[in-house]
Amino acid sequence: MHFIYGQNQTEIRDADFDPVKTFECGQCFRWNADADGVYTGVFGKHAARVWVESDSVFISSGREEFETVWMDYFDLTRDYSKVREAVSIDDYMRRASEYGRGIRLLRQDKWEVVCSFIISQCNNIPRIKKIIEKMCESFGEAFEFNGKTLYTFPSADKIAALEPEDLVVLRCGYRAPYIINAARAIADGSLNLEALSEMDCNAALKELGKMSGIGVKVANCIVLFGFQMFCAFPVDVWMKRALAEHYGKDFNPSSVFGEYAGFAQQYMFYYARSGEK
DNA sequence: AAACAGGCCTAAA
DNA sequence: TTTAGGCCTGTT
Repeated sequence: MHFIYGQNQTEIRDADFDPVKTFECGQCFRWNADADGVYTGVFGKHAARVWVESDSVFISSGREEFETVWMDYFDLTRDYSKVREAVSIDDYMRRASEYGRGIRLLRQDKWEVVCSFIISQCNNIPRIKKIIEKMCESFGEAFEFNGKTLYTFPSADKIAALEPEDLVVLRCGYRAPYIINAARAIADGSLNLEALSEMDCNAALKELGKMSGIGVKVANCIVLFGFQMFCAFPVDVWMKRALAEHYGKDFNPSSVFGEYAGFAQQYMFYYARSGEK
């Protein structure tokens, strides 16, 4: 992989980065494609467009922002061919990881991940995205990007000052108090995401599990997508089906995949959802 | 119309 | 420790 810097864009050659798979594999909710397949997304106070052109991935960002923000966000320093090799423990995982070639696990904002996956419970992707966008429009900060108005993800402090009734506009139902509760814990310091992300995986999972509205599955998503803890292995209904079919009931991901369990989960999940066997 | 969707909580065995 | 039912809402 190497980078070619322009004034307002960066070209990534030999990227091992497929934007469609990366944005549609279920890890994130705020990247949306326009009619030409160009994705626009927001991370913190930054926004970018991402597209593919003649075998290269392009990001609408000059060198400085690319090197300080997007390089890290897109996990571009990791060698994913080694990851795929490590998780290819058998024929099934070889197919799954090949199918998911180009997926990169994003280094997302921790609070946004907490909030997003609380919302995700017993919910479908279109609705999750709708709720999150409404939340950003209602409580985030507006800014202009490429002729469009975009919104930042609202801070925990901002949400902490609200009451559950204030979230009625989001149509997120019973998840509203979970969101407020998590925001307040972060705002008052009783839940320190930075500190959690420095702990070992099991300790972080345990702490997150104390929060109301965060169970085993959501906690695993948070440490994987928010903290880059790859021992995590979120198991939802799709994963249950895939595991039952290929590995049986008492399956221990960390003993099988070790420090690559989180990547293995993502390949398996994406493959299972595709309907391939 | 009734069930279901990328779970979690609580009550009850 | 495991299991059933309810939960907001939107979609089929």
